This record gives sequence, structure tokens and C-alpha cells, in this order.
Amino acid sequence: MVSIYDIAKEVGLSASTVSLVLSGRGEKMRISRETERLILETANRMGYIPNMSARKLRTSKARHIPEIALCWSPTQHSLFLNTFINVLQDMISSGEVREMRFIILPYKNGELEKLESILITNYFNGIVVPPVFQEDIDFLKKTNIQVPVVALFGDIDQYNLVSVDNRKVGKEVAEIFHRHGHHRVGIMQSEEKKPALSVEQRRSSFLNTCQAFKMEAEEIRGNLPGPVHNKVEEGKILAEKMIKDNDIPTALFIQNDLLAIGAISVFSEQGINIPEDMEIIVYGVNDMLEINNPPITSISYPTGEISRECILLMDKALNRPGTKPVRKIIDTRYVFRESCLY
Amino acid sequence: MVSIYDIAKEVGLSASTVSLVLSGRGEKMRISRETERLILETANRMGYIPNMSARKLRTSKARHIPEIALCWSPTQHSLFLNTFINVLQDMISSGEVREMRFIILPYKNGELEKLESILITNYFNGIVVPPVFQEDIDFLKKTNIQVPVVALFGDIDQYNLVSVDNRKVGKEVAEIFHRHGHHRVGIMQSEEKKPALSVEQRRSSFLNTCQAFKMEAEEIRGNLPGPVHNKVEEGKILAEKMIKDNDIPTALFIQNDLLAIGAISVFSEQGINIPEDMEIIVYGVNDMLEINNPPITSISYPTGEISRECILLMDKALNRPGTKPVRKIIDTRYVFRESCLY
DNA sequence: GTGAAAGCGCTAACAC
DNA sequence: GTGTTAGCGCTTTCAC
Repeated sequence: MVSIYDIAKEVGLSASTVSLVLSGRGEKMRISRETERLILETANRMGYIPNMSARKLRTSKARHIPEIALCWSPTQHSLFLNTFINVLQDMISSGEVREMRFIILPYKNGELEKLESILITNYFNGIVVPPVFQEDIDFLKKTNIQVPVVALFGDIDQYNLVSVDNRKVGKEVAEIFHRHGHHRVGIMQSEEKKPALSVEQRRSSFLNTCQAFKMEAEEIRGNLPGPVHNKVEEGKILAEKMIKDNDIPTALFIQNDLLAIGAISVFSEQGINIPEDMEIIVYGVNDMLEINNPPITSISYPTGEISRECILLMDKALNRPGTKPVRKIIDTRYVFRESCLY
Repeated sequence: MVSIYDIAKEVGLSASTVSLVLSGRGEKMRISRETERLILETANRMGYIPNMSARKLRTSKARHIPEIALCWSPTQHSLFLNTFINVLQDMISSGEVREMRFIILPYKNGELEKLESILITNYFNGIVVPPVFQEDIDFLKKTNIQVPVVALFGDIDQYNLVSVDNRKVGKEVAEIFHRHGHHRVGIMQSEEKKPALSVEQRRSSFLNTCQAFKMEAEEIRGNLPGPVHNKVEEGKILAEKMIKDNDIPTALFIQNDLLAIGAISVFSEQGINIPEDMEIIVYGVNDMLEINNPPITSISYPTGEISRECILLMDKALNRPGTKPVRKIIDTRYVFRESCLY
């Protein structure tokens, strides 16, 4: 990497002159226009990029602001990151937690491992990571990270955890359906090559509980015409298949809000009455569910609280490094509406 | 701020011993258990937080990775940030642009100024900022930022710009309505204390064009019962007001997807036929619009392209600092559906 | 087992 | 106008 010394050598001047010019104070310090031009040009030609670590180290009179890596995968719910940022700002400006900065480290589901070299360099004061696949969890388990880690999913002993209890959600939905006297229920989720582990946990727990209650439980599956990027569309396709196969359970658990919106629109078109013919509970949050006719019962991932607890935990971990990891399970929020009353 | 020297002095040992212990290599270097415990405890008690700038500077054999500030306000569309991250990852891993890291700097609409001290310290290799209110633009205009800046909105001569032409959108929608022979049209937007400047630009341009075409244009306004956080709900309220006042134009431009979903659900309940009684064009993107009955014509903010161009521009600016700022205007994407055919 | 010292890239005070 | 020098906080080599 090219430093100001390289530039200085190249143009036959001292590093301080180069520094002066590059930080835009050449004029003020009365560096000659010719020198200035030469330095700028050379820096440009040599592809100079200032090393912010050096600059910060040299000039910061104030304290160092902790830098936290925020590993992010595309399948996180889009609302989550926005919420996280809002909550962060509120908590910092209210003085509830110390100032900290989040650096985005993108990764793809199942490929968290690719960030290994970055994460183990210890170039961050902390790490926030929502693992999605088992591979990501396995990677975290086996990797020895020296800085505080807050995971947003997964069973990893050595790190802090803020999460929801997905198994409990699956179980509870089945219990509600059982309490309502259903004998034939269904569960619908997106047909991805590989589902997120959280989806899988809710699913298996739902199915197991149904079995325990002797309810016939069916998984809604459909052959999709190639990859479907649009979950609303996918919901429609799955619902159409149900109807075609005359496979209509009396209660349905839909694992995604967009999927639900698509499916429900088909049900209402096809004259399936909700909740009379079929009760519906949706995991996810979407204003649409509320204004649907009838309004749809939903269980939502508490983005605000998760963000809040995550930031709180990171703050504590920064202040008291080496303390035992904390596991914080946040309750999901049930909003009972007409599609499936309590 | 407390450094390893402070700790060393406190425990009466040398900085290198402290460093060894704190970086978890005490065992390997056969530091005594007692010393180790003492150092750890003292560091904890004194609130030691490692200075990553110093660590990076000292240990990085590799080149410095540019650090870009990403100013983010809560009103940015939630999908945008996710898209940005995905696009970023693709572009970096494909080698299209150099590696760079984004640091999130949250700000509230109109309060970008509060980031001034951070932004002018030059602690970042670049800055990406989507200003929302005029105050934010004014702040950027008057502030002398030394590093490359890519703005995602606003007329600011000295910085790069990647944006859409909001005025053109407003004008074009009015033109479509005129071409379809409408005489009485309407525009609906969220009743916020203070609208984003982009919304305002589309609005005034729409209204001006309507006037030029001698179309009667009406702004849909409603007294909301207190603050409405839910835009779908707000859309319903506004639509209900239209119906109550018997104020139904033959063509309507709705400036937000969620607003539209709420409004349209009311229209269809109340027997207003789309497009026969009223044509509708929506600014925004939502899978819902596509599966509505009838499907809704929409104009979407091209998050992917904007992200792409923004990252491309930043990459160029890093490689060639001091080159003239570029203004890149991206076309919005029209998807004509039944609610208003081309 | 622990300490001394060098040096990462940069800025700024001061010297000339 | 430009150069010399010290030092930001940390890690690491080498010495003892």
C-alpha cells in the first residue's frame, strides 16, 4: 500500500509537505501551486488512499469509539436493519449506551465462514451476527473469537444470544389449533432450496405437537415453476395447488407474511371463508394482514426489542469484557384477529 | 481513554505483558496465572477498550481497506439498505470494485448537521448520504468535506449524485392522465409533519403539469386521528374521506405503496371500479400491487441500480480523488398494469 | 516469565 | 515554503 512517504520519495519532497497538501491545507500553509499540483497528481497516479487508522490514531484527542462488526445476510427481514439503526440511534443519543459504530460485513447464508479471516483478526471491538444456516452456527461454534459476540440466533455456548424461541412458536400454534378443536391442519412455508434454520425449527415443532395431539398435519408443498423471487406469487401458487388437490385443512399456519398475502388472496377469490372454513395464523408482520378482510392473526418477530437487547448486551460486554455470555429469549408478539381468535 | 500503558502502570508491569495477556496469548507465552488474572481484572475495572486504529495500524500487513460512512435516516425505504448491501457484496466479490467497508451513521431527517463534527474530521475515506430535507441539503452545500461524497438526492454542485428525477415522474404521471382524457385527477400522499423533499418535488411537478393541461387536480388530505404510524391505515382513512366527501377523481396518483394498498382496499369495498371509475398509478414497489385485483400500475425507485451506481462512483472517486463530481440520474421503472394501462 | 524498543502511517509543532 | 521530529496505542522481536 502506498503511503505519503512513497509519494514524498517520488516527488522528492518531505512527507509533511505531502501530508499538508493532501489534507487540503496547502493553500493555508503557502505551499507553492506547482508543488501542490505535483503532489496531487502523483498521489492520484500512485493510487494513494489515506490510512484512516493512522490518521485517527494520530489526531484523535477524544476517546476511541468502539467499532462493531455487523454481519448481515440478504435473507434478514428488510425491516430489521432499519429498526436496528433507529433503536441504536435512540439508545446512543439518550445516553443509555456508549457510542459505538457498526460496520456492515455482508455475507451469504451458509457462508459466514468466508468472513473468518476478518473476524479472527480482532479488528473489531465486537461482533453482532445473525447466523441463518447450520453451517453458520457450526462455524461460530468452532471459531475462537476473542471479542464480545452477540448472536441473534442459534445455540452457541460461548457467545451472547438474543433471540426468540422458534420451537415454542410452532408448539403454541399447534396448541391453539388443538384447543379450537381442529383435526386436520396445515403448515405453509416458502419452498427454498434450503430453509433458514428458524423456519425449520418452527415447522418441526409445529408438526411434532400436532402429532402429539393426534391432529393430522399436512405440509403444503408445490412444484414451483422455476425459482420464484416473489413470495406473494409463491403464496398464490401454493394456495392454488391446495385448492386444486382439494386439500383444505380447517386451520393453516403460514410461516411468512408475503406468502400469506398471496395465499389469502386466492382463498378469498375461491370462496374459502376465513375463519369459518379455515382458520389462519401467520408468522410475520405486515400492515396488510391487519387490513385484510378478515384481519389476519399474526405472530411477529420483535425487531425492536431484539435490536434493543442486542445493543444493550454489546454495551455491557464492552464495559465488562470476559463476563459470562448471556442468553436472552424475547417473546414473540401474538396479535389475535378475526382469522383466528384466541 | 485508558491504554495498555495505563494498565501496565497500575499493575506495575510492562505494556508488552499486558498486551500479551489481553490478546489471549498469555497462556502460550507462559505468563503466570496470577499476573494474568491481575491484568484482566485491572483492565476490566479501568474500562479498557482496545483502540482498533492502533491495532490495525500495527498489525495490518495487507493494505488498508477504505472505510466509507453511510449516513442513514429512518425514512429511507427499508428495502433499500438490504438491496444496497446485497449489491455491494456482489460487486466486491466479483472484483468489479475494490473492497470497501461501510460504517453506519444514523441521523434523523433534517438533522444531518449533527453529524458535522464526525464528517469533517476526515476519519472516513468517503461518505454516502441520502439527504431528505432541505436542511440536510443546505448543510451539505455549506460544509466543506474533503473526502469523496456520493449524495443520493439533492442539488449539490460539489458532490457526486446518484438519484432519480422526481420532477419528471410527477410530470409524466400527469401527462399519462391527460393523454387518457381525464379532466379531474387527484394526488395522495402521506400527511407527515414535513414531507421528504422528493415527495414534494413529485407533487408540485404533478400539480403544475395538471394545471398546464387544464386538468382539475386535487390533493387528497384528511384529518388524521393523531399520528398514524401505519401507512396502510392512513391510506384507508384518506380513501374513506374521499368517498364521504364524494370527491372521486377519475384518475389518482398515490405517492406511496402502503398508502395505496390501504386506499385501494377501501375503493374496492365501496364499489369503486378500477380502472373504469378511477385509474390509479402508484409510486412505490410492493408485490401486493402486482397481485391486487386489478393489478396496479406502479413506478418504482430503482434501489438496485442506485446502489450499483453509488458504489461504482465511490470506487472511482477513491481511485481518482479530486476528479470532478459526476451527476447520474437513473430512470424510474414504470410497470403498467390494469389499473392504468399505458 | 517479563521488559525494552522499534515501528505501523499519519499529523502538527517547530525549525530553518 | 519546506523539512525534522515526536508521538498517537498497539504488537512483536529479541534480550535477559
